[in-house]
Amino acid sequence: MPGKPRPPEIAFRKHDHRRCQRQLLSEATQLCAERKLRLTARRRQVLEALLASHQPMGAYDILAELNQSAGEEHVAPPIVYRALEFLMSEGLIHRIESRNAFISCVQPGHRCGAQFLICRDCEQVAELEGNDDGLLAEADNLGFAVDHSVVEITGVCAECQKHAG
Amino acid sequence: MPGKPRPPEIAFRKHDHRRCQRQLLSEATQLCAERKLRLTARRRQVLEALLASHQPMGAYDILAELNQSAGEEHVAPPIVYRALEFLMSEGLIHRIESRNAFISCVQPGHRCGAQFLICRDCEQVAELEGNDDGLLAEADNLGFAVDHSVVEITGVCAECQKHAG
DNA sequence: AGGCATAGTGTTATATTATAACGTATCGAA
DNA sequence: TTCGATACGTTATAATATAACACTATGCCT
Ligand SMILES: [Zn+2]
Ligand SMILES: [Zn+2]
Ligand SMILES: [Zn+2]
Ligand SMILES: [Zn+2]
Repeated sequence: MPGKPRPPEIAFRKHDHRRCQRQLLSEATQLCAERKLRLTARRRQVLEALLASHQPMGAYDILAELNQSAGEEHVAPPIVYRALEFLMSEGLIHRIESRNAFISCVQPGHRCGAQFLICRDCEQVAELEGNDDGLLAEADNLGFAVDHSVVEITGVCAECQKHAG
Repeated sequence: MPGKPRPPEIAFRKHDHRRCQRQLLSEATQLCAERKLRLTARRRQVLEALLASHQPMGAYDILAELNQSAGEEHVAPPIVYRALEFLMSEGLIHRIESRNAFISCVQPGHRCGAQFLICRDCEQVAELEGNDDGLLAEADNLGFAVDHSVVEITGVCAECQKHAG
Protein backbone atom coordinates (compact mmCIF):
# COMPACT_ATOMS: atom_id res chain seq x y z
CA MET A 1 0.00 0.00 0.00
CA PRO A 2 2.10 2.81 -1.31
CA GLY A 3 -0.57 5.42 -0.47
CA LYS A 4 -1.32 8.49 -2.53
CA PRO A 5 1.72 9.67 -4.45
CA ARG A 6 3.07 12.92 -3.11
CA PRO A 7 2.87 16.00 -5.31
CA PRO A 8 6.35 16.89 -6.47
CA GLU A 9 6.45 20.23 -4.78
CA ILE A 10 5.41 18.79 -1.42
CA ALA A 11 8.28 20.44 0.37
CA PHE A 12 6.94 23.84 -0.63
CA ARG A 13 3.41 23.17 0.64
CA LYS A 14 1.84 22.93 4.03
CA HIS A 15 0.93 19.35 4.75
CA ASP A 16 0.50 16.95 7.61
CA HIS A 17 4.13 16.13 7.86
CA ARG A 18 3.76 13.94 10.92
CA ARG A 19 1.72 11.66 8.75
CA CYS A 20 3.99 12.09 5.73
CA GLN A 21 6.94 11.08 7.86
CA ARG A 22 5.27 7.96 9.25
CA GLN A 23 4.22 6.97 5.79
CA LEU A 24 7.71 7.35 4.35
CA LEU A 25 9.26 5.39 7.17
CA SER A 26 6.79 2.60 6.71
CA GLU A 27 7.42 2.54 2.97
CA ALA A 28 11.12 2.29 3.66
CA THR A 29 10.61 -0.57 6.06
CA GLN A 30 8.49 -2.44 3.60
CA LEU A 31 10.85 -1.81 0.73
CA CYS A 32 13.80 -3.18 2.69
CA ALA A 33 11.79 -6.22 3.66
CA GLU A 34 10.91 -6.88 0.03
CA ARG A 35 14.51 -6.53 -0.99
CA LYS A 36 15.73 -8.68 1.91
CA LEU A 37 17.81 -5.84 3.23
CA ARG A 38 18.37 -4.87 6.81
CA LEU A 39 17.05 -1.50 7.87
CA THR A 40 19.08 -1.66 11.07
CA ALA A 41 18.63 0.62 14.07
CA ARG A 42 21.48 2.84 12.90
CA ARG A 43 20.16 3.13 9.40
CA ARG A 44 16.68 3.87 10.63
CA GLN A 45 18.08 6.47 13.00
CA VAL A 46 19.78 8.26 10.14
CA LEU A 47 16.75 7.96 7.90
CA GLU A 48 14.56 9.36 10.67
CA ALA A 49 16.85 12.33 11.09
CA LEU A 50 16.34 13.10 7.42
CA LEU A 51 12.62 12.39 7.50
CA ALA A 52 12.15 14.95 10.24
CA SER A 53 11.94 17.56 7.54
CA HIS A 54 12.07 17.93 3.79
CA GLN A 55 15.21 19.97 4.12
CA PRO A 56 18.67 18.71 3.31
CA MET A 57 21.08 17.99 6.13
CA GLY A 58 24.84 17.74 6.14
CA ALA A 59 26.38 14.48 7.30
CA TYR A 60 27.78 16.27 10.32
CA ASP A 61 24.39 17.72 11.19
CA ILE A 62 23.02 14.22 11.30
CA LEU A 63 25.99 13.14 13.33
CA ALA A 64 25.30 15.91 15.83
CA GLU A 65 21.68 14.83 16.16
CA LEU A 66 22.66 11.28 16.86
CA ASN A 67 25.13 12.38 19.46
CA GLN A 68 22.59 14.70 21.07
CA SER A 69 19.81 12.21 21.39
CA ALA A 70 22.07 9.35 22.34
CA GLY A 71 23.16 10.22 25.87
CA GLU A 72 26.73 9.22 26.45
CA GLU A 73 27.18 7.26 23.26
CA HIS A 74 29.74 8.67 20.86
CA VAL A 75 28.95 8.32 17.21
CA ALA A 76 31.74 8.89 14.68
CA PRO A 77 31.55 10.05 11.05
CA PRO A 78 32.01 6.67 9.33
CA ILE A 79 28.88 5.36 11.00
CA VAL A 80 26.78 8.11 9.51
CA TYR A 81 28.41 7.95 6.11
CA ARG A 82 27.87 4.22 5.92
CA ALA A 83 24.22 4.54 6.74
CA LEU A 84 23.88 7.32 4.19
CA GLU A 85 25.53 5.17 1.57
CA PHE A 86 23.11 2.34 2.21
CA LEU A 87 20.07 4.62 2.13
CA MET A 88 21.26 6.19 -1.12
CA SER A 89 21.94 2.88 -2.77
CA GLU A 90 18.34 1.89 -2.09
CA GLY A 91 16.90 5.18 -3.25
CA LEU A 92 15.55 6.14 0.17
CA ILE A 93 17.51 9.35 0.25
CA HIS A 94 19.42 11.51 -2.21
CA ARG A 95 22.56 13.51 -2.09
CA ILE A 96 22.36 17.19 -3.03
CA GLU A 97 25.72 17.62 -4.68
CA SER A 98 25.69 21.37 -4.79
CA ARG A 99 25.20 21.50 -1.02
CA ASN A 100 27.16 18.52 0.23
CA ALA A 101 23.97 17.47 1.87
CA PHE A 102 21.45 14.68 2.01
CA ILE A 103 17.68 14.67 1.79
CA SER A 104 14.95 12.09 2.16
CA CYS A 105 13.40 10.93 -1.08
CA VAL A 106 9.69 11.61 -1.49
CA GLN A 107 9.23 8.69 -3.85
CA PRO A 108 11.23 6.07 -2.01
CA GLY A 109 12.75 3.33 -4.04
CA HIS A 110 12.99 5.01 -7.40
CA ARG A 111 16.70 4.71 -7.88
CA CYS A 112 16.93 6.84 -10.98
CA GLY A 113 18.27 10.34 -10.80
CA ALA A 114 16.04 12.82 -9.11
CA GLN A 115 15.67 16.48 -9.90
CA PHE A 116 15.61 19.22 -7.32
CA LEU A 117 14.47 22.79 -7.00
CA ILE A 118 16.47 24.45 -4.25
CA CYS A 119 15.32 27.75 -2.79
CA ARG A 120 18.31 29.78 -1.73
CA ASP A 121 16.13 31.90 0.50
CA CYS A 122 14.13 29.48 2.64
CA GLU A 123 16.54 26.63 1.96
CA GLN A 124 13.74 24.27 1.12
CA VAL A 125 14.19 21.68 -1.55
CA ALA A 126 11.50 20.24 -3.79
CA GLU A 127 12.07 16.95 -5.47
CA LEU A 128 10.45 16.77 -8.86
CA GLU A 129 9.11 13.59 -10.27
CA GLY A 130 10.21 11.84 -13.38
CA ASN A 131 13.30 12.01 -15.49
CA ASP A 132 14.63 14.67 -17.65
CA ASP A 133 13.72 12.97 -20.89
CA GLY A 134 14.98 15.62 -23.27
CA LEU A 135 18.39 15.51 -21.78
CA LEU A 136 18.55 11.75 -21.57
CA ALA A 137 17.58 11.57 -25.23
CA GLU A 138 20.42 13.94 -26.06
CA ALA A 139 22.87 11.77 -24.16
CA ASP A 140 21.56 8.76 -26.02
CA ASN A 141 22.10 10.50 -29.33
CA LEU A 142 25.75 10.88 -28.51
CA GLY A 143 25.94 7.19 -27.69
CA PHE A 144 26.38 7.93 -24.03
CA ALA A 145 25.10 5.25 -21.63
CA VAL A 146 23.58 7.05 -18.68
CA ASP A 147 24.17 5.74 -15.19
CA HIS A 148 23.08 8.44 -12.88
CA SER A 149 21.95 12.00 -13.27
CA VAL A 150 22.25 15.00 -11.04
CA VAL A 151 19.86 17.86 -11.63
CA GLU A 152 19.82 20.67 -9.13
CA ILE A 153 18.16 23.97 -9.89
CA THR A 154 18.85 26.82 -7.51
CA GLY A 155 16.65 29.87 -7.31
CA VAL A 156 13.81 31.40 -5.31
CA CYS A 157 10.58 29.54 -4.64
CA ALA A 158 7.15 31.07 -5.24
CA GLU A 159 6.53 31.65 -1.55
CA CYS A 160 9.79 33.48 -0.99
CA GLN A 161 9.22 35.65 -4.04
CA LYS A 162 5.97 36.87 -2.49
CA HIS A 163 7.57 37.67 0.82
CA ALA A 164 10.48 39.41 -0.80
CA GLY A 165 8.03 41.72 -2.62
CA MET B 1 35.89 37.01 -33.83
CA PRO B 2 34.61 34.16 -31.78
CA GLY B 3 35.67 31.52 -34.32
CA LYS B 4 33.74 28.41 -35.19
CA PRO B 5 31.56 27.28 -32.32
CA ARG B 6 32.80 24.03 -30.81
CA PRO B 7 30.65 20.96 -31.15
CA PRO B 8 29.27 20.12 -27.72
CA GLU B 9 30.95 16.76 -27.50
CA ILE B 10 34.35 18.24 -28.32
CA ALA B 11 35.93 16.62 -25.31
CA PHE B 12 35.06 13.21 -26.69
CA ARG B 13 36.60 13.86 -30.10
CA LYS B 14 40.10 14.13 -31.38
CA HIS B 15 40.87 17.70 -32.30
CA ASP B 16 43.72 20.15 -32.54
CA HIS B 17 43.68 21.01 -28.93
CA ARG B 18 46.71 23.25 -29.07
CA ARG B 19 44.70 25.47 -31.30
CA CYS B 20 41.52 25.02 -29.27
CA GLN B 21 43.39 26.07 -26.17
CA ARG B 22 44.86 29.21 -27.75
CA GLN B 23 41.48 30.15 -29.06
CA LEU B 24 39.78 29.76 -25.68
CA LEU B 25 42.45 31.78 -23.96
CA SER B 26 42.14 34.54 -26.46
CA GLU B 27 38.37 34.56 -26.12
CA ALA B 28 38.78 34.83 -22.37
CA THR B 29 41.17 37.72 -22.73
CA GLN B 30 38.85 39.54 -25.04
CA LEU B 31 35.83 38.90 -22.90
CA CYS B 32 37.54 40.30 -19.83
CA ALA B 33 38.62 43.34 -21.78
CA GLU B 34 35.06 43.94 -22.92
CA ARG B 35 33.77 43.60 -19.40
CA LYS B 36 36.53 45.82 -17.99
CA LEU B 37 37.74 43.00 -15.81
CA ARG B 38 41.28 42.07 -14.98
CA LEU B 39 42.52 38.73 -16.18
CA THR B 40 45.55 38.94 -13.93
CA ALA B 41 48.58 36.70 -14.12
CA ARG B 42 47.24 34.46 -11.36
CA ARG B 43 43.85 34.14 -12.94
CA ARG B 44 45.35 33.39 -16.30
CA GLN B 45 47.64 30.83 -14.74
CA VAL B 46 44.68 29.01 -13.22
CA LEU B 47 42.68 29.27 -16.41
CA GLU B 48 45.60 27.90 -18.38
CA ALA B 49 45.89 24.94 -16.05
CA LEU B 50 42.27 24.12 -16.82
CA LEU B 51 42.62 24.82 -20.53
CA ALA B 52 45.42 22.29 -20.77
CA SER B 53 42.77 19.61 -21.18
CA HIS B 54 39.03 19.19 -21.32
CA GLN B 55 39.14 17.20 -18.15
CA PRO B 56 38.07 18.47 -14.76
CA MET B 57 40.71 19.24 -12.15
CA GLY B 58 40.44 19.52 -8.41
CA ALA B 59 41.45 22.79 -6.81
CA TYR B 60 44.40 21.06 -5.20
CA ASP B 61 45.51 19.59 -8.50
CA ILE B 62 45.68 23.09 -9.88
CA LEU B 63 47.47 24.20 -6.77
CA ALA B 64 50.04 21.47 -7.27
CA GLU B 65 50.63 22.53 -10.87
CA LEU B 66 51.21 26.10 -9.86
CA ASN B 67 53.65 25.03 -7.20
CA GLN B 68 55.45 22.72 -9.61
CA SER B 69 55.96 25.20 -12.36
CA ALA B 70 56.70 28.08 -10.06
CA GLY B 71 60.15 27.30 -8.76
CA GLU B 72 60.47 28.28 -5.13
CA GLU B 73 57.26 30.21 -4.92
CA HIS B 74 54.71 28.77 -2.54
CA VAL B 75 51.10 29.07 -3.61
CA ALA B 76 48.40 28.49 -0.99
CA PRO B 77 44.79 27.30 -1.45
CA PRO B 78 43.02 30.66 -1.13
CA ILE B 79 44.90 31.95 -4.13
CA VAL B 80 43.55 29.18 -6.30
CA TYR B 81 40.05 29.33 -4.91
CA ARG B 82 39.85 33.06 -5.48
CA ALA B 83 40.94 32.72 -9.07
CA LEU B 84 38.44 29.91 -9.57
CA GLU B 85 35.69 32.04 -8.14
CA PHE B 86 36.47 34.86 -10.53
CA LEU B 87 36.62 32.56 -13.53
CA MET B 88 33.33 30.94 -12.58
CA SER B 89 31.60 34.24 -12.04
CA GLU B 90 32.52 35.22 -15.58
CA GLY B 91 31.51 31.89 -17.09
CA LEU B 92 35.01 30.97 -18.18
CA ILE B 93 35.00 27.77 -16.18
CA HIS B 94 32.42 25.61 -14.46
CA ARG B 95 32.34 23.63 -11.30
CA ILE B 96 31.46 19.96 -11.52
CA GLU B 97 29.59 19.53 -8.28
CA SER B 98 29.52 15.78 -8.28
CA ARG B 99 33.31 15.70 -8.52
CA ASN B 100 34.39 18.70 -6.49
CA ALA B 101 36.24 19.72 -9.57
CA PHE B 102 36.53 22.51 -12.10
CA ILE B 103 36.58 22.49 -15.87
CA SER B 104 37.11 25.05 -18.58
CA CYS B 105 33.99 26.16 -20.38
CA VAL B 106 33.87 25.43 -24.10
CA GLN B 107 31.53 28.33 -24.77
CA PRO B 108 33.17 30.98 -22.64
CA GLY B 109 31.00 33.72 -21.30
CA HIS B 110 27.64 32.04 -21.31
CA ARG B 111 26.91 32.34 -17.65
CA CYS B 112 23.81 30.18 -17.61
CA GLY B 113 23.91 26.69 -16.26
CA ALA B 114 25.80 24.21 -18.31
CA GLN B 115 25.09 20.54 -18.71
CA PHE B 116 27.69 17.82 -18.55
CA LEU B 117 28.13 14.25 -19.62
CA ILE B 118 30.74 12.64 -17.42
CA CYS B 119 32.33 9.36 -18.44
CA ARG B 120 33.20 7.37 -15.35
CA ASP B 121 35.61 5.25 -17.33
CA CYS B 122 37.86 7.67 -19.22
CA GLU B 123 36.97 10.54 -16.88
CA GLN B 124 36.30 12.86 -19.78
CA VAL B 125 33.58 15.42 -19.53
CA ALA B 126 31.52 16.81 -22.38
CA GLU B 127 29.77 20.10 -21.96
CA LEU B 128 26.50 20.21 -23.83
CA GLU B 129 25.17 23.36 -25.27
CA GLY B 130 21.96 25.09 -24.45
CA ASN B 131 19.63 24.93 -21.52
CA ASP B 132 17.41 22.23 -20.32
CA ASP B 133 14.24 23.90 -21.49
CA GLY B 134 11.80 21.22 -20.39
CA LEU B 135 13.03 21.40 -16.87
CA LEU B 136 13.20 25.15 -16.74
CA ALA B 137 9.61 25.28 -17.98
CA GLU B 138 8.60 22.95 -15.19
CA ALA B 139 10.29 25.16 -12.63
CA ASP B 140 8.52 28.14 -14.09
CA ASN B 141 5.17 26.35 -13.77
CA LEU B 142 5.75 26.02 -10.07
CA GLY B 143 6.51 29.72 -9.86
CA PHE B 144 10.14 29.03 -9.14
CA ALA B 145 12.61 31.71 -10.28
CA VAL B 146 15.68 29.93 -11.56
CA ASP B 147 19.10 31.29 -10.72
CA HIS B 148 21.52 28.60 -11.62
CA SER B 149 21.23 25.03 -12.73
CA VAL B 150 23.47 22.06 -12.24
CA VAL B 151 23.08 19.17 -14.65
CA GLU B 152 25.60 16.37 -14.46
CA ILE B 153 24.99 13.05 -16.15
CA THR B 154 27.35 10.26 -15.24
CA GLY B 155 27.75 7.18 -17.41
CA VAL B 156 29.96 5.64 -20.05
CA CYS B 157 30.84 7.47 -23.26
CA ALA B 158 30.52 5.89 -26.70
CA GLU B 159 34.25 5.35 -27.05
CA CYS B 160 34.60 3.58 -23.74
CA GLN B 161 31.63 1.36 -24.49
CA LYS B 162 33.42 0.13 -27.60
CA HIS B 163 36.64 -0.61 -25.77
CA ALA B 164 34.82 -2.34 -22.95
CA GLY B 165 33.22 -4.70 -25.44
C1' DA C 1 53.10 63.70 -9.34
C1' DG C 2 50.64 62.81 -4.81
C1' DG C 3 46.78 60.91 -2.28
C1' DC C 4 43.10 57.88 -1.98
C1' DA C 5 39.82 54.09 -2.70
C1' DT C 6 39.40 49.65 -4.40
C1' DA C 7 40.50 45.25 -5.91
C1' DG C 8 43.76 41.74 -5.88
C1' DT C 9 47.32 38.95 -3.55
C1' DG C 10 49.98 36.54 0.10
C1' DT C 11 50.00 34.14 4.46
C1' DT C 12 48.55 31.66 8.48
C1' DA C 13 45.44 29.15 10.55
C1' DT C 14 41.34 26.53 10.72
C1' DA C 15 36.77 24.72 9.27
C1' DT C 16 34.22 21.32 6.84
C1' DT C 17 33.47 17.14 4.49
C1' DA C 18 34.83 12.40 3.69
C1' DT C 19 37.48 8.00 3.88
C1' DA C 20 41.16 4.36 5.15
C1' DA C 21 42.16 0.75 7.95
C1' DC C 22 41.35 -2.57 11.17
C1' DG C 23 39.23 -5.01 14.89
C1' DT C 24 34.66 -6.53 17.04
C1' DA C 25 29.88 -7.76 17.09
C1' DT C 26 25.79 -9.52 14.99
C1' DC C 27 23.03 -12.19 11.90
C1' DG C 28 21.44 -15.83 9.17
C1' DA C 29 22.34 -19.98 6.88
C1' DA C 30 24.15 -24.56 6.84
C1' DT D 1 26.88 -24.37 16.59
C1' DT D 2 30.01 -22.99 13.56
C1' DC D 3 30.95 -20.29 9.73
C1' DG D 4 30.88 -16.61 6.38
C1' DA D 5 29.13 -12.33 5.46
C1' DT D 6 27.45 -8.03 6.78
C1' DA D 7 27.28 -4.26 9.79
C1' DC D 8 29.28 -1.56 13.47
C1' DG D 9 32.77 0.89 16.37
C1' DT D 10 37.13 3.31 16.72
C1' DT D 11 41.18 5.87 15.54
C1' DA D 12 43.47 8.35 12.55
C1' DT D 13 43.91 11.03 8.51
C1' DA D 14 42.78 12.69 3.80
C1' DA D 15 40.61 15.98 0.82
C1' DT D 16 38.16 20.11 0.12
C1' DA D 17 37.24 24.88 1.35
C1' DT D 18 37.17 29.32 3.96
C1' DA D 19 38.17 33.08 7.67
C1' DA D 20 40.88 36.71 8.82
C1' DC D 21 44.13 40.04 8.25
C1' DA D 22 48.19 42.34 6.41
C1' DC D 23 50.23 43.94 2.30
C1' DT D 24 50.42 45.49 -2.68
C1' DA D 25 49.22 46.89 -7.09
C1' DT D 26 45.94 49.65 -9.93
C1' DG D 27 43.22 53.22 -11.43
C1' DC D 28 41.30 57.61 -10.55
C1' DC D 29 40.88 62.25 -8.84
C1' DT D 30 42.97 66.45 -8.10
ZN1 LIG E 1 6.29 15.84 4.51
ZN1 LIG F 1 11.87 29.58 -0.57
ZN1 LIG G 1 40.22 21.26 -27.03
ZN1 LIG H 1 34.83 7.46 -21.76
